[in-house]
Amino acid sequence: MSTRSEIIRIGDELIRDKGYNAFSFYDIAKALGIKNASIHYHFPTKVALGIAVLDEQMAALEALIEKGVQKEPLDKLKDFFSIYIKIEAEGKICIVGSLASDLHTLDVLLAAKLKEFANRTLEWVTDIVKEGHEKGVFRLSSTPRDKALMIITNMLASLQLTRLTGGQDFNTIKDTIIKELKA
Amino acid sequence: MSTRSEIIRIGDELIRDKGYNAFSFYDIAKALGIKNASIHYHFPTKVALGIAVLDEQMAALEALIEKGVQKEPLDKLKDFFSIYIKIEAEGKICIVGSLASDLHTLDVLLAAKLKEFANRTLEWVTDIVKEGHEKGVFRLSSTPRDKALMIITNMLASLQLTRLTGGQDFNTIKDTIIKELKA
DNA sequence: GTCTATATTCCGATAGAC
DNA sequence: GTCTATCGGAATATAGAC
Repeated sequence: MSTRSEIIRIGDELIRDKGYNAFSFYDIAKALGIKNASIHYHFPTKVALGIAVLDEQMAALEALIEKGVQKEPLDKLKDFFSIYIKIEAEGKICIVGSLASDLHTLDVLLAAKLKEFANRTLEWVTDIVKEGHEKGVFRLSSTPRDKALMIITNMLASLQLTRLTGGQDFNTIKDTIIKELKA
Repeated sequence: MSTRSEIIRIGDELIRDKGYNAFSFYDIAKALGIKNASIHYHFPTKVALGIAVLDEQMAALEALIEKGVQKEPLDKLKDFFSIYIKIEAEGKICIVGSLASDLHTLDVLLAAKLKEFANRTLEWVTDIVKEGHEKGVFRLSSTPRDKALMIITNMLASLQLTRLTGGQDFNTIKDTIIKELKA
């Protein structure tokens, strides 16, 4: 693993653990056993690092979408859930939720990347829901886009809320979404 | 309006606009036309201000609950929605969602208040859903607690997501929740 | 690529005059 | 209650040696 990709990985974790405005280059330097200034060799500014983190997430998203393109709608949806299952196991939150909370403090380039990422996610889940509806396996009481938004918001905010309410509600919510969706 | 309550009001707005770690006492001082140090007369620390903001929100929540205690479940739910309708009109986000993103950077006292507030909200909505189910007006495919969590997460994260996806999806989501709930 | 050293800015907080 | 002045700390970022 190159130092550059390690910095991206730790930066990503810090954003989803403490938030973009609360982590510092020192946090990363400490974790890697190098000095503060060395981070600036790989990323001139904090904004540049933030953009690299989102580029990495976007690439991972596209890879996940591509890998499941032949799957059935329900299995595609489970691929989507797998993102949040992993985050939940880490005790962290979704990067979209984290950065959305800081939106009005973000550099315009970073904010643009974030919007791109959120819209790509919404597009993907909307397509899954639409395909499931057309194949007769999903039951809808709204447009595919609205249903997709409801599923995404359930996942995104569950990670934030269950850190506060302490229960193991995350898994039952996931199951209830599927139960309500099945035709 | 006393200076103290003005500080709380602006602090609340700043948390839901920029996030707890991104706003400063100077932001408040500037908005009120006073100096930085004057804020410290009313609130010795930033944590003390944060706690006062949550205390105010908690009092408002209890007042809203109390005011609707005689209402029908659907109208109680609409009272809950009214919180988010107001926030959406301001272009801001839910304070629980904002602070939850910063949870691991918050003072323990502030974090405790936040958990208290989130649990009280969950308790309220759970009771609404349960009452609606018992009266036969709400249809459930999960426990009242799970359904309440799904409704809350829909609202909370809608405010974060629609800042990114730009649509007017917030209102249709609200309507879809009610449509799916009606027996 | 990583280091030391440093410039600069900003923030939370305190002291003391009015 | 608000002011001026200031302290101490932390963060982003740069310069230049190795």
